[in-house]
Amino acid sequence: MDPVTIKDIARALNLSTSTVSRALRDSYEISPETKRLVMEYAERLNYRPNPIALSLKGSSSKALAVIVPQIANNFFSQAINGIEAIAYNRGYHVIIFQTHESYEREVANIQQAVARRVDGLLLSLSSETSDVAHLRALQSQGIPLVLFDRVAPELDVTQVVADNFGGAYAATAHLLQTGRRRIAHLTIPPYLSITQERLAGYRAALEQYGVPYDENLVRYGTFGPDEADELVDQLLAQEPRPDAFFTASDRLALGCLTALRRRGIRIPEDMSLIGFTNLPAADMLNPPLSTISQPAQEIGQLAAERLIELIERKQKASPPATVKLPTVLVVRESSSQAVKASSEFRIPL
Amino acid sequence: MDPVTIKDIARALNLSTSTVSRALRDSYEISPETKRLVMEYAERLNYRPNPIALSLKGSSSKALAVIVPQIANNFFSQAINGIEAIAYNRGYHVIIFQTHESYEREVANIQQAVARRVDGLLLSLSSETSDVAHLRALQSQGIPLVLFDRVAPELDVTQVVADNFGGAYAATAHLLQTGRRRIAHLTIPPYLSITQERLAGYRAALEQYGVPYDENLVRYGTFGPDEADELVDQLLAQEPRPDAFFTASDRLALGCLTALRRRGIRIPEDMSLIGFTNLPAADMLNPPLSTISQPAQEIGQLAAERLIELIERKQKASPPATVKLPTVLVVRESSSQAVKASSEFRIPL
DNA sequence: TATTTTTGCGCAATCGTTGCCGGGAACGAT
DNA sequence: ATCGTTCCCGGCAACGATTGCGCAAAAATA
Repeated sequence: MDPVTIKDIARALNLSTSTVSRALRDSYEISPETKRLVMEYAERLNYRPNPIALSLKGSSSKALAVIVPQIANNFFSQAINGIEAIAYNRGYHVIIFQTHESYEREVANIQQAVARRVDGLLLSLSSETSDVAHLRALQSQGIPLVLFDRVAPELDVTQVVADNFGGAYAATAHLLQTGRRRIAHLTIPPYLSITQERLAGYRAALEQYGVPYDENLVRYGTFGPDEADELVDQLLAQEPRPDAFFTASDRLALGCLTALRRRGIRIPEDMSLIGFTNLPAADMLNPPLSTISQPAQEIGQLAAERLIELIERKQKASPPATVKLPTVLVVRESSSQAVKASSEFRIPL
Repeated sequence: MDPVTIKDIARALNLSTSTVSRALRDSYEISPETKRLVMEYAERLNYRPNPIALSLKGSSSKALAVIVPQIANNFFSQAINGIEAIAYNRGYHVIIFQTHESYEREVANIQQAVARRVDGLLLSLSSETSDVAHLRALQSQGIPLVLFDRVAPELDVTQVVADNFGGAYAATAHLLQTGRRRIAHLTIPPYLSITQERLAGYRAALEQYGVPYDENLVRYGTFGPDEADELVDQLLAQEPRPDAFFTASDRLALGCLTALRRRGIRIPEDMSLIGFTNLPAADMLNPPLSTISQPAQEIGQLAAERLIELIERKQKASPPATVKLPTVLVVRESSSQAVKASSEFRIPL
């Protein structure tokens, strides 16, 4: 049975489509009697307005676009989870796009989203993206946009991020406090806002503790698999050898752990290790992995809330601002001096 | 800049919209000269046909719905990754819905997907779903549907699954071969096809090895957090105590590992453990976790390919069939008798 | 009773695109 | 000169729903 349209109802009740439309929207210029008739009939036939026709008409599509580099990534899937939760009970649907870290696909995805008349976009930049002209274009078209996680501070747009600086500072300070001095930083592509903030936090902590910054201890990875191995080799070749690793992603933390163990380097005795990761398995790893954990789901929720506010209050919404959510330093064995049983300290920043 | 429409072009070139439409579609009844004019102008203005208008017109929406219980789940996010890859280079977009394991939301999501005129659906059943009338309704409406992972064998629909029976059989047989006899099975909700198949594989292996099936050793969990603890307690209370655990999901495997270690039970000395999981961190756990691994991404790809074939070849596509992809037994320390260094055996089934 | 107001509803345009039909011009054939 | 073709193109309708305008009948007022 094809979906029921307003015409079917009109025909059946011997009314015009306009009357039916107005009756369903409870317009004052339709008699109570007619309204009752229409509504009951619509109910019986399980009438649902065709969202496509509504979108065409130009009102709203009740759809949000979410554009992320990768779905199969703990951080993003948790963030999407948060987004979907908010969107759903506000009556919006979520169309998901992946950029696969490609600038071109980011642009193409945005075009598609606009063509599909989404009411707004939630975007986390690809690691290739350095030029944000395509985002300015969105702004000038008046299309609601919220950036999250990987943002573009130079844009006057609502942005929702974790406290990357604070997290990196805390991680580095923690390593310094436990006596490490040669701290390597294995990080992600340099264009990204989160990369820069984490690097800044790392440097700030070094400076605070009077340890000189050595750019040879910083290595940029991509998001490809199995690249950690080579980077770890490069870092281990440094003189003097690093006594700690601070990595900036799930994948790198895991790759690093594997690489270090494969080389017979004991953690934490020979090398401290701390990640910036949301791995749910972090405390079951060998050794349990210290991390900076991010409120991924909350970031998604907040971003979605802001976006919907932007959409529904159009002009009178709160002005663009950057919301920064706290990160949490979770100390486990991989960065302990003394090997503890299975205790764990959570230190809010 | 509002998006360019066919009308804009028609006005500018002093043509009718129909002519422009036909020129763009390279119709034979338009003169080469006019075509050139229109196409060049369209190119300059970066004209893109409005997909919403096209959907309304009734042809196709070039959108697929993917309905899964949870996005923030390794298996599903990998599967979605596979789906998106195929969809993208066939020109389709993916709209994602989560059921959160709720039958009601599954039904609602399907309705929404249909209302949005998706060209087809990819569905993995919620754990609450026992009645599949809503899927039969889809069939009778002639809407292309492919089930994956959590399927409904009683339906005459294309289905793509992993070899759950084989995987469970291999896991159980492996435990039996390493001398275990009291094998507990910690599994997921009973309605699911995958639950039943895994249980069947488990029983078949027991039978093969002459070990009697004890239903007290089987416990059903949900997908909630932290439930493993209680289930583990129940199982440990059995007499005689189990000497191995076979779990049916990522979350349960991790929860089980945590619970067992918290109780000071040594793995694998006191207890063997093997999961049915796609955790990328499995071999970095303490101890490295034996698992049955599933080709999640490939399942997604195949399902998407089948669906698109169904959509585009409508009648003349290959008839509904169930595609079963092999699972792989990955033996690591958590199920070894002798503690090995860090070697790993991959045993294809 | 005549006039104004209110009530209730239909017509038609609109969104962007395509399918169907029809029509004018140019051409060759008779 | 007339007719039939072919070639190009425009007009209209339709997809499903909303909405401004207008119109008729009923109700209220003079």
